[in-house]
Amino acid sequence: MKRIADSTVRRLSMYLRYLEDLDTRGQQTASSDELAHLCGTTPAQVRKDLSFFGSFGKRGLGYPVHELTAHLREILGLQREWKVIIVGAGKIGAALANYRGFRQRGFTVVGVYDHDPAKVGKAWGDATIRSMDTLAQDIQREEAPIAVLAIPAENAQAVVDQIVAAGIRAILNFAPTQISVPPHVSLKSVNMAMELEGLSFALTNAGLLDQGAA
Amino acid sequence: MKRIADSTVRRLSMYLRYLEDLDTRGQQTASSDELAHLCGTTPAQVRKDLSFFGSFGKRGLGYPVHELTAHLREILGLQREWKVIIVGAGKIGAALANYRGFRQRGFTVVGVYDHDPAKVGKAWGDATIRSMDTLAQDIQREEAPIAVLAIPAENAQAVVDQIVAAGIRAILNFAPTQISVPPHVSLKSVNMAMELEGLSFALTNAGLLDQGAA
DNA sequence: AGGTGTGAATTATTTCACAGCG
DNA sequence: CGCTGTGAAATAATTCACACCT
Repeated sequence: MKRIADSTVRRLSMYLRYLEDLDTRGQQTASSDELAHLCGTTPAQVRKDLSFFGSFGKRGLGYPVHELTAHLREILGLQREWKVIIVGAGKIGAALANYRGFRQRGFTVVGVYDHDPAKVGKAWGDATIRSMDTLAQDIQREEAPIAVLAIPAENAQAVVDQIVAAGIRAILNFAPTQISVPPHVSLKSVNMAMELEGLSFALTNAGLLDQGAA
Repeated sequence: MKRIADSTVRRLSMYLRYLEDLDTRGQQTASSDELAHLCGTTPAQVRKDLSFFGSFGKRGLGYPVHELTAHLREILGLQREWKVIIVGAGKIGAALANYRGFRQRGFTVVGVYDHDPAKVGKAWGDATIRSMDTLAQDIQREEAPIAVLAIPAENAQAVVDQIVAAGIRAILNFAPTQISVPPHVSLKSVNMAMELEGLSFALTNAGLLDQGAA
């Protein structure tokens, strides 16, 4: 089977979001054209993306909304619950721990960790902040495969090494630094300063950029 | 002049971060090889990226760290201060308003807005939360070119239309929805649920992805 | 008619490889 | 030498265009 590009997966995720909307509203079918408009892409792109995984559409009609929603959930692995731990109980950690979008999509926060002794033990939303000392054993006991990193850049790689050793399988990194993981661990990084700098560049060199959208 | 790809700009931003580190430590020069290692890319990529903007390196030696840092800051438009407003005083807005990374890079938060009357008037870090009613006139008065959107998906497009009409020039969107802007406005979106779904896909279809890194 | 599925063409991005300078 | 700068080659991603189904 062909390898799937990261950009394709992001679009699948977006298709899913809008298909769920349409499904809720009771719409039966959606054409690649309609989906493309909703998601800000092109009909050809929609069809190509979906065709990597099967033939879900009906010619002359479009895609069956409810069915395709289910297919996409399965493709993205969202039929199950994913246990997530959050490392770092600062402002960003707080925002993420309470982010409804996570729970809605089947991501359950099973633990929040901080190395600051003053924070450990404090109740925090549903969870209690735990010490980093128990992080490794918790990952193994809870079998949480995903970690969200919301800590300063300095300690990021050290913490990553620690949780990788403990068996984590995927990391969503908010620390503004390059981190490296062994090939069996998936990594995605979100860097807010970098995004703002991208806007700064766009404003400074108007017209030099590839496009103004994202 | 050639158009610059978004991926290139992100890498420039990363080069800058590490060059600043090296500069602080007093390192005089850095080779494309060293920079590539730090940033998780390839030497050829580093040289190509930089070559779009000039010939900054010395053959046989590498790039002068301090000088290149200054060049990159200029290229990215970071020699000046950028005024930023934050729309949405929820958890995410709070995290962003206090994010040191913004200030460090010359982005100053000049206002935080929320449409919830219960929140308006409350002091919040340096700023006081203001009403959305004054948003448009404030954008014009303060001449803030950048808005960070940290509001629910539902109202996102309406708020965008409002601030675009008020003259905003760039938007960093955290609302989990597709928004559209006229071509003269730059837009970047960060969607945390989408990132997690990308990890879910990677975990579910191990080996099907293009690569495990980001 | 209307809209999918897909090979082929196009365009974008990355990597190679090497001439040439310090 | 060592390392940059850069055309040329390779690879990847997107768009086209049309055969084909319902």
